[in-house]
Amino acid sequence: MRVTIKDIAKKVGVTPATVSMVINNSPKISQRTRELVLAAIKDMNYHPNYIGRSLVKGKTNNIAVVASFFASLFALESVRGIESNLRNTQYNLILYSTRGIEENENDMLRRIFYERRADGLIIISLKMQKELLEEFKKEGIPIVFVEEIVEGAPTVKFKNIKGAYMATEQFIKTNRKKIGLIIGESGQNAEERMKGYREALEDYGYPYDEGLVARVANYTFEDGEKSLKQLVKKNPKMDAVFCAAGDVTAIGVMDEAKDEGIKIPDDLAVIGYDDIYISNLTNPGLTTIRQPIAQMGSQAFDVLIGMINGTIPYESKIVSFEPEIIIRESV
Amino acid sequence: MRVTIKDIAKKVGVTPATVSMVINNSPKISQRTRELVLAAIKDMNYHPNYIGRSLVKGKTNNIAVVASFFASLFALESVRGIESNLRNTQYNLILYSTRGIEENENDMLRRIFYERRADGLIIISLKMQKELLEEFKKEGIPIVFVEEIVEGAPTVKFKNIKGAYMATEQFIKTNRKKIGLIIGESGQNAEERMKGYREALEDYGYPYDEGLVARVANYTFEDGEKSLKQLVKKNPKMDAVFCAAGDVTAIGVMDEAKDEGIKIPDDLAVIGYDDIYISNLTNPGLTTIRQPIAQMGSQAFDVLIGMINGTIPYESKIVSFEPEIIIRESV
DNA sequence: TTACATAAAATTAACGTTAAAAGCAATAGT
DNA sequence: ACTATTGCTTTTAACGTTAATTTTATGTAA
Repeated sequence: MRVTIKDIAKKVGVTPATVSMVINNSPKISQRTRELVLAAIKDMNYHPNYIGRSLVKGKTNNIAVVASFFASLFALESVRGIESNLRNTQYNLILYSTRGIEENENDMLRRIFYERRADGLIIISLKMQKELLEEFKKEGIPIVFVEEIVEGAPTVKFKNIKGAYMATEQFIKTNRKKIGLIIGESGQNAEERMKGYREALEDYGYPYDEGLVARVANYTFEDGEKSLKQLVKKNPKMDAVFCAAGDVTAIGVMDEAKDEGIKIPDDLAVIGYDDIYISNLTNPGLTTIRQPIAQMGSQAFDVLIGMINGTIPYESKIVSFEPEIIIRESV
Repeated sequence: MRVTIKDIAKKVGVTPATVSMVINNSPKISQRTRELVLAAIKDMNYHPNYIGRSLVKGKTNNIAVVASFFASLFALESVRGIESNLRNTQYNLILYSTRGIEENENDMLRRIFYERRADGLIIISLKMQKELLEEFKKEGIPIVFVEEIVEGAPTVKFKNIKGAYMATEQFIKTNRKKIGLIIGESGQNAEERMKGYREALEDYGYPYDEGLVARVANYTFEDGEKSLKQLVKKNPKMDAVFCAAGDVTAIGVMDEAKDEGIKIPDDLAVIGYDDIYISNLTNPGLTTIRQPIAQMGSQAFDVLIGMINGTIPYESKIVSFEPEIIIRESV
């Protein structure tokens, strides 16, 4: 029914192998034959079938992107970055969402690789069992991790320590004395940001005070409101809050402050994390730490392609991206 | 190197076909053989290779999702909806972004279908040349359009007329007299929302006034600011604005109003469109028309699967989704 | 003229799987 | 005892492509 290489061969009066060689630009085809074949291809609207090709080549030209949740802005923005690099390649992007169901995660990854034969994996903000990674490495499938460091494979991520340091330093340099922190209750990122916060305090001779730290679970607007309430109660003199849990939470903080009659930035300076679209539109504008996520996604893709082509080894180091502080009216 | 059906066959002492039949749950395999084969499959960590399978079955189990721009919230949210239905199927999602380069669009679609052999296409907010659609229909590839009606194939979309009607009616019922409209300058959606706006005016005996309509090109915050300025200048007595161009633009409107000393909702009532995350967080909260996008995406997927399975024909009608009005403080 | 090199195309086999047809025991029916 | 039937497995061919090998035709050198 559909036009195959055989139909072209028959029409031109050559063998399928000859047509294949034309398609693949083999130099040992005569000019005459090449032209005839190309004409027939155009004429019959022939397109090479990647399934057949994949089978014999052992390569699908598919890249799998795996994340826990595609509602997460981070994952989506990463995908956008990866996608932007795709254009000039023959690769396709296949999306997999684990949807937070960790028990399925390993099965899913195995299926992606063994059944669908993706040429490479980009894994966003997910951990991987050491055992499975070893299995994959033995099979030789390239993997790049994004945001989550997994020993034994390249990771592309942001310098969280630095980002948190920058935010904290900004407060210190503008003479804030009691700097609160709102931060996720677990995870690599939270730990790193905590480290940056503490390093900055230490470098400038500020004491670290457990009572100035609020831990949040969900990174929501409500988490922000609740945390501010809690922090203010414990620390009436607090004059700055670094919301390392993200801008959404920071917006919750600002809203709560407004309700309580706390003036921003006069009484309280606020810095968020992420620079989401809306942070530029709040009133006052939210100062925040921006991470060029899409750029990082595109870098992750480059690393993966390097691994597929054999120019980048598994044991390559982590690629770190610099965050940037965006100063607006909230400080 | 990798475990194939042949390796399993050899180990168990049967032929590859027998193993295949076990994998495919053929009833004509003896219990004994089935058990032996399944044991070997587990033992050797065998996974069926979809490439080989696809070739003989003429089916890839891949669904292609095509959109112009994955930065668009609408497209992303749709993908999320589609994704949510994927879990219980054997289908994979392949993402294609035309990135607004229309000239490549047709080539891209052809490649998706002819080269990568996707089993079905979901096309989000894009038009398709009649000619190409005919070609695809002749080849029998199922296509579902999302948001953009294309004659000859099923479309899943929202009732824009109704959404705009609801917003306009809300103003009328709360006694607003001069209702402005900010709307995109072209496209099916804009036309439909305009229609809903006019229908509501007409039904309640309000005159339609060209001077109360502002057209925007980019749906941005700035477009909102600019439009409000322009509308207020022309219509000092305007007491409501329906921002059919979306919530982002509506937030621009509210911000501009604040700058001009126009009180919301006392002096001016505002209704947006989309109910983006932040609309709940503005001050005052933005009343808006919500569209259950993810739900619609999942419906699009269902329709596509129906077409693939032959239970839904090309000539099926449009599936329309009801919008919902979310009342907050801006009215 | 014979042998040899070269260029171009054809043959062959393979990638991993499955559908259809054929084969072969063991059992049942007459 | 012979044919049918049933139950299970094997054989064969095919999906669309490509890599490696072989063939054929043509040209060149001695």
